[in-house]
Amino acid sequence: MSQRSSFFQDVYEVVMLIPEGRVTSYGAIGKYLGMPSSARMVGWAMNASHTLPKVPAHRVVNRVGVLTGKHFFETPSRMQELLEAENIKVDNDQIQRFEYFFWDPVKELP
DNA sequence: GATGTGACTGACC
DNA sequence: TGGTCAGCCACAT
Repeated sequence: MSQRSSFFQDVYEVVMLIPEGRVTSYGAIGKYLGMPSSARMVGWAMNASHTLPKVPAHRVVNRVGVLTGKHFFETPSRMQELLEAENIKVDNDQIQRFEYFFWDPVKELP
């Protein structure tokens, strides 16, 4: 919303709006920002999200529900722990019942 | 100013 | 049925 920031800021805001116990995908965020084909950029934005500790990057996974970015956390297991702490089942670095936990900003946000 | 890279996605072989 | 290829845009060097 702020001009001073790039779409990175928008990504952060969307991620921070993810309800507890829910997850979303890079493509969903990109789609919400008007770049459904630039899911890569969303992931790239998450890489910079480390500057904002308030961004629950652990709630962002790829479209299959795999914790692709877990390796970017302090510890690879940290991402799974955070998800399990929110009652989200994770097995073999993949979210179980991903559809059930999936949170689409395009649908949930106005 | 150009080139390379990336936490993805969808389509093709 | 599964693996591989190319496209996508913004940021860093």
